Amino acid sequence: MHSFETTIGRLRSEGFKLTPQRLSVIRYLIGNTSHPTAAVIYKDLKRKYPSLSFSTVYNTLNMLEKIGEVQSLHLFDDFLNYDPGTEAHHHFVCRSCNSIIDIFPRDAENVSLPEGDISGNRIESAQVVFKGMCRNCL
Amino acid sequence: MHSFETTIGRLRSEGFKLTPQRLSVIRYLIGNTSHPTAAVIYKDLKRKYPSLSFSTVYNTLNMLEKIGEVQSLHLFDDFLNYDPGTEAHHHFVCRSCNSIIDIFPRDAENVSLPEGDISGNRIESAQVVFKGMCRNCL
DNA sequence: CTCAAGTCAATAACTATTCTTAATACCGTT
DNA sequence: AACGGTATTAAGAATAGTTATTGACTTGAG
Ligand SMILES: [Mn+2]
Ligand SMILES: [Mn+2]
Ligand SMILES: [Zn+2]
Ligand SMILES: [Zn+2]
Repeated sequence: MHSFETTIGRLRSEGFKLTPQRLSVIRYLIGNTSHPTAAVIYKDLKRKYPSLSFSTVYNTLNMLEKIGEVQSLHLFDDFLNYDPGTEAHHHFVCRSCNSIIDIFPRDAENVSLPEGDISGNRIESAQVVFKGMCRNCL
Repeated sequence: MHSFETTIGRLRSEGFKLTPQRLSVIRYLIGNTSHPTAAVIYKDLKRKYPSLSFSTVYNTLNMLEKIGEVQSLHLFDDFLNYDPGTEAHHHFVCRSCNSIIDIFPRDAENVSLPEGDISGNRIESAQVVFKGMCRNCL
């Protein structure tokens, strides 16, 4: 996710209206590294915006995903986690505390992935999911 | 997934009964590289076992996953794909035809992942999901 | 054979997400 | 500042894949 100004600029240029609900979700996500679910976002924002509805949270997240400002992650069985991280990175999932930890290329020099083709298939993106025990749970 | 004999031997030793339904699911999966969904497995087996129920397919798949004979993959939004592949491998997902292609280490010499720890977190498994256009769709 | 343990099929329940609808409010225009 | 067209909202219903429940049936050890 880009800066607040850049993001709302993109919304404006794409023809989306700047509603307080959307701005609150954007503010919530910028700089957030916790990979929150829609339910968590809703619960947290509900305190400040008591009239906020679940649908609006989902609508906003889907809109942000469509314009590439967030990505949804299928790391668990029953729900999605939302990630405002724009630069390509990987994830470590702790099987004990279920926390999701960003693994950026600079911290993962041992990770090397092919680019271009693999077995004749054209690669457009690649994501690594590590699973194990996080440093806190060890 | 191991051989038919090995797999049913494991079921027996774990105390599970060998029912025709379970055996049919096992036979269906052995050697199957198509990553079928529960719905597809049900539809295909229903022809031979008209009384088969959806729950039995799910129950059997969950049992096989619990004893490590299959793994479920969360590659799409709305359903799981089941993979009888036991050895560690990766997947390529085509965004055009949605096919899931196995990427085995021997075919992916450019894929190199760390083992042991990463940023202090202990790695127990790692999976790569490539997305793009498969060789058929290109 | 007996009977407890396990399994079956049918279907109800569950839950994260999406859809529907009437009311609201953003924002370009006046 | 007020207007008005229309995108957006809130609330709740609907959806769909998966899981849980139920009561009848099957298995197999003793
Ligand atoms: Mn992330
Ligand atoms: Mn596979
Ligand atoms: Zn942990
Ligand atoms: Zn394809």
